[in-house]
Amino acid sequence: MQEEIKTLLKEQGFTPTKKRLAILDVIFKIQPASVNQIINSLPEIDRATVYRTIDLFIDLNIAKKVYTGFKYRIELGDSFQEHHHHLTCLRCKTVMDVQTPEIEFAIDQTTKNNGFRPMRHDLEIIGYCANCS
Amino acid sequence: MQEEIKTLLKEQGFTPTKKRLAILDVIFKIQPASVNQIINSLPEIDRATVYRTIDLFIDLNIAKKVYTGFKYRIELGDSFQEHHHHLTCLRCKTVMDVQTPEIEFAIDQTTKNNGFRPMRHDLEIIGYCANCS
DNA sequence: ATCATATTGCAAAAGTGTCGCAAAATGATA
DNA sequence: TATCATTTTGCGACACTTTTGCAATATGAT
Repeated sequence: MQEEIKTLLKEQGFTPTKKRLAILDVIFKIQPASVNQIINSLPEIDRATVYRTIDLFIDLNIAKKVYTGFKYRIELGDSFQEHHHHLTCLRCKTVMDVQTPEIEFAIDQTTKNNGFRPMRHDLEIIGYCANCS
Repeated sequence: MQEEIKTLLKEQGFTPTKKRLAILDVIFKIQPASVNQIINSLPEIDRATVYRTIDLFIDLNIAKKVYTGFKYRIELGDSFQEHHHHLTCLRCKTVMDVQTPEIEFAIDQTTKNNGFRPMRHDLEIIGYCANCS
């Protein structure tokens, strides 16, 4: 997978530098990672570089921003992981991934009814997880 | 409707001041409004006041934050308008409201399957509207 | 090894949101 | 209406987040 992304970077004319791959590694590991989590995990990399790399990854659809609770985070793009949504617990702050074919289907219906061509979507569900209810 | 909110503020022990009502008016008109749109629409009101008022409105469920595209915006809470989601056009930036019973139903199903108790949710669909496709 | 280009760090600046405190506005009471 | 306690607001400072220009460094091609 990391290899695949390396290739994609090269194909698009960007160098898969050590720092870019290190940032990618953190995104793989933390999922979804806040910008600060990435910055703090990699003290040897300047914040400007982290921001620029995130922007690059988003442009290339390697990563995307999602809103869990009320801060955005970074996770892998849909080509590099199963598409899913988030259940965020207000109490323990855990973010659980869920796959929801019914929701995908419902979105298809709705957009078709409006002549809208969907490129992506983001669903965040906020509440209390089984343990914290 | 504005009257209803005035009453609600009083009941909760807050004064429905002119400035608070002016901010409410802007939220009514712009829907969903970015913080900067609100601040710029009301140059006579200090930024700190705008932020504090938005926080107050959110605490009282008069307003809520939603993410259209990649910045959050403020709109009326679910008690004061039909619950809906947004179709945001990447080209013309128009934000269209849609009501989607199927999606509400699908969310219910999904959360039940996970023992999750949903308090609110936010779905943003990004793509191209009928005119821009 | 050399060179043109891409990437990075650094420092400054812009943007966004929060806070303490003093001044002003409000509503209750007399 | 005048007084008073309380709430609301503006101001300024500050903290945090993100962007930018530029010089230094690293990279890949030759």
